[in-house]
Amino acid sequence: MINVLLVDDHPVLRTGLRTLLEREGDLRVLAETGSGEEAILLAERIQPDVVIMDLTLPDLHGLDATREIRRRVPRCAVLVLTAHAEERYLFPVLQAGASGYVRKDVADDELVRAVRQVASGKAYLDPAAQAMLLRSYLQPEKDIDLFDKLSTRERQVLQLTAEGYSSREIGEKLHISPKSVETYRARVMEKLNISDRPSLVRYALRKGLLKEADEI
Amino acid sequence: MINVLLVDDHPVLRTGLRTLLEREGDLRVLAETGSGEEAILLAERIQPDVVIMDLTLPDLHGLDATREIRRRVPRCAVLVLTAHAEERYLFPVLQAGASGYVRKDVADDELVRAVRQVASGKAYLDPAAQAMLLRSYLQPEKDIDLFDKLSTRERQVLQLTAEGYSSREIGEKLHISPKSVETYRARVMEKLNISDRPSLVRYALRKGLLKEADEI
DNA sequence: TTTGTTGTAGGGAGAATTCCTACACAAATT
DNA sequence: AATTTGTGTAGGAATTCTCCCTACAACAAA
Repeated sequence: MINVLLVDDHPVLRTGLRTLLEREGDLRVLAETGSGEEAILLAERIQPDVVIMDLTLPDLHGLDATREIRRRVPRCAVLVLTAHAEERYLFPVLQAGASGYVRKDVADDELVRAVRQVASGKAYLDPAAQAMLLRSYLQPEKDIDLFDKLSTRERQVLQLTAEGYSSREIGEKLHISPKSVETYRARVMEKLNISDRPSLVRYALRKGLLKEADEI
Repeated sequence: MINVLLVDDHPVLRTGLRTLLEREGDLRVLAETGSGEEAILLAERIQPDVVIMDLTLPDLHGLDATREIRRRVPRCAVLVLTAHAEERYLFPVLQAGASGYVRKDVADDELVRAVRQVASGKAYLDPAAQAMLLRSYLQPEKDIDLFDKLSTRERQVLQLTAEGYSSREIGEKLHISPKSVETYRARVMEKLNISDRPSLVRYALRKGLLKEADEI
C-alpha cells in the first residue's frame, strides 16, 4: 500500500487526484492540503510514501516545501506536479530533492505510473522534462550559468535595457555615464552570445527580469 | 437534471470536476475534452446546459471557444474556470458571452453552486471577479478600452517595439517602410497617452503581449 | 606577478528615433 | 451628398542613440 499526501492549492484538482489514485487498489490518500507550511507538518506527522506537490502555493513556494520535507522526512519521495510553462523549474526542483516531475496535462494513468515509480525509489520525469535534461546534457551551460557570470552592473543594465530605457536614462538612474552603460550592455551581450536587442529582451523575459508591476 | 460539458486540458482536473459534480444527484457530465475545437463540436452535438471552460487550451483560446459556443448554442451557459493570475481576462470573458467566472482555487461546493447558478440562467462571479467589476465601475476606462482603440498595425508595432525590434526590422517583418512603423508607434503612444518607451514596454507586458517563446 | 574581472568613461561613425507633414482610401457621420 | 475620422502608407530634418574601439584604475585570482 502506497500512502500519499496531496499538496495543491486547487481543491478541484485535489479531488481529481484523490479520485484517480483511490481508483487503484494499492494507493491511499492520507491527507491533502493547499498550504506549503501545512504540507511540511503533515508530511512529518503522517510519514507518507509519496508527496504530490504543486509549485504555486499561496504561502511558500513548492520548491521550499519540497526541500524542507526531504530534509525532515528523507524516506518520503516528492513528485512535483506542475502546470504548463514552468519547465524552467526543472533543475531547481531536482536540486530540492524531488524524485519526479510531471506536468498537469498528462493522462491519468501516466500520473499513477509516476506515483508508483517514485514510491519504489526510482525517479520519474515526463517526456518534456526528459527532453530538457537531455538538452542540457548535450549542450551544457548555455545560459543556465551564463546568467551567473554577469556582474551586478551588467544585470542592472540588462534589465533596464530590456525594460526599454535608453543608455542616457539608465545612466541617470544608476548615476553613471551613458557611456559606461553602453560598455556594460556590450559586455552582457558578449557574455550571453547575444547580438541583437530582441534576443536580449527574450533573455530577460525568460529570466523573469521583466515582470509587470502587480497593480490592482 | 443539469447536463455539463467539461473543457480543460488537464485530465486530472477533469477527473476532479467530474467526481465532484457527479457526487451531486442532479448534475451529469455528458462529455469532456481538452481541445477547444472539439469543445465547440461537442457543445453543438450534445447541447449541454453548462460548459465549464478553461481559458488555456492547446489549440485555440478558451475565449474564442466560448464565443463560438455561445453563437452556435445560445441556450448553453458557459462557466469559465481559470487559474490564478488571469484576471485580466474577466472583461473579454464576459464580452465573449460567459455567464460565470470562477478561479480554480475555490472550494468544491462553491463550484457546484456556480454551476447550478449559471444553469438557472443567472450570472456567477467569484469574489475576486466581483471586486474587479466593482473597481472598473468606480474608475471607468483607465486603459481597458484604450487597447481596443488600436488598429491592427498599431498593435503589431506595439508588440514588436516592446520586443526590442527597431523600426527598420519591424518594417522588414511587416513589409512596410520604417517610416510607417514610426508613424504607427507615434499613434499608439498618442492613443495610450504614453510618452516614453519603458511605459510602452510595461503596457505591452501588462497586456500579455510579451510572452516567452515556449522552447523545449 | 601576471592575468582576469569589474566599474568607469570618451571619440567617431553610422543607425534609429522624433517631430512634422502629406496623401489616398474607406467608413462613419452630418 | 458632403464632410469628418480612422487607417495604412511614407518622406525630410534635426536630434539622439547605439556600436565599436580604446583606456584605465582597483581588485581578485592564478
